[in-house]
Amino acid sequence: MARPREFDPDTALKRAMELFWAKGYEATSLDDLCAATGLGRSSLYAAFGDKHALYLRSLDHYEERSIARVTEAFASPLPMRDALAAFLEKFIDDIVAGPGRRGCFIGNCAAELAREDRAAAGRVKRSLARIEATFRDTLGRAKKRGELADAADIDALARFLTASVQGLRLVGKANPDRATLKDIAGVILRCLDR
Amino acid sequence: MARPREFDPDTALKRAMELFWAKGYEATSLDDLCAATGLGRSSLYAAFGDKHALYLRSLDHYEERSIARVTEAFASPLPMRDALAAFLEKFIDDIVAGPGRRGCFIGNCAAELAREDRAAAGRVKRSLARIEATFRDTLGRAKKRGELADAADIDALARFLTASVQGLRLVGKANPDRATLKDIAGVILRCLDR
DNA sequence: TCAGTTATGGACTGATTAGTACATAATCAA
DNA sequence: TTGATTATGTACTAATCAGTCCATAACTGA
Repeated sequence: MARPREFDPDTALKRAMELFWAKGYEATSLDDLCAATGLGRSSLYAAFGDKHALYLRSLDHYEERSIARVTEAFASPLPMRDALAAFLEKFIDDIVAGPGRRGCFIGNCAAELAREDRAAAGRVKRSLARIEATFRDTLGRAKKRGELADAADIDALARFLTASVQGLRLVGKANPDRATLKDIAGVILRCLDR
Repeated sequence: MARPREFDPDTALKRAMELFWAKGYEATSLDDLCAATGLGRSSLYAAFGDKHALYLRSLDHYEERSIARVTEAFASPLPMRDALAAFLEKFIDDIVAGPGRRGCFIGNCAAELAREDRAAAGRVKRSLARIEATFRDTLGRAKKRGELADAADIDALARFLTASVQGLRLVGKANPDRATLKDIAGVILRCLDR
């Protein structure tokens, strides 16, 4: 039919996401995006629309990635407490040793979206709701297996874990110190033992 | 000596802080700052230096404000658990009913400072460390009064509370729903009962 | 009243911004 | 090979950005 694309939209999106994640929306320029993706302006606009649309697609991509990771972490046959411990441990490794101080893209967006950006706010809300739902499922299954106290409030714990992960990542971004983060993770874990 | 100032630097700083807090660093323009403070560019530059210096001063101001509030909240003769409950309650009121979705300025800055901004990163680190220290003092006094288990790890709890407050505010910014936040606060509170 | 000093307001600068226009390149169907 | 179609690269635009400059205003001490 016509001239074919010379790039892979998925990898371009991935690279754009990495950049928005690392620098935030405002501080990322179109020149930055072109450099990171290797695309010219024309190709970028043709493929993704404007900067804001690309930002939203980046958030969507991050959301799927995140949900997949959380789901995978709790798919193991381990007791929930052990799975959560491993999950937090991996998290801390990532904060301490991973590419520096990016924090959580969702959290970064939440902090930045003070602007009147309904669309981005919607993504954040949806992402957090899905993470919370994943925790809730996991907690529900754990309760059925008798791993939690009968009185345990699954909804409250799911919400707590969602907030705790955000808190952990934010503190970790500011101060990526393993001992500090392990202290925090330890207290979070003990919240399940009751 | 010479022509006197026509404005109060403190209230100007306060207004600038409110703006940075609400909009973030990148999204706040000098025109915005002039409009919010009522100052002309010349006065603003003469009084505070450039935009970045004003941002740092805003962070400093917020830090003092925050420390004062936390200190005050735990200065009461109430048992620590009750003081913390009241503190979280007030917090939630502020998130739900206060001026919309600003979140925590320190947290917002932490999320935005992905850029190579050592100075801002330093403020965030210092602010969090001071909040943590305030919690630690409070927890130490509570332990001495026998309000906490002998085995309670004061350091870990202080770090946990610091992260939890950040998590609470971030989630609250994205979804200012009282029931959700009260769930989270409830679990945080129970962490002291052991 | 006047000289000295600092504050103010507005015009200006050069850089950077997101987004567009358009000529050219690369492909496929015929 | 040609015509239709889509992709690409570059040059451009208009707006906005942080920061500077300077003439003028407002004050104090003499």
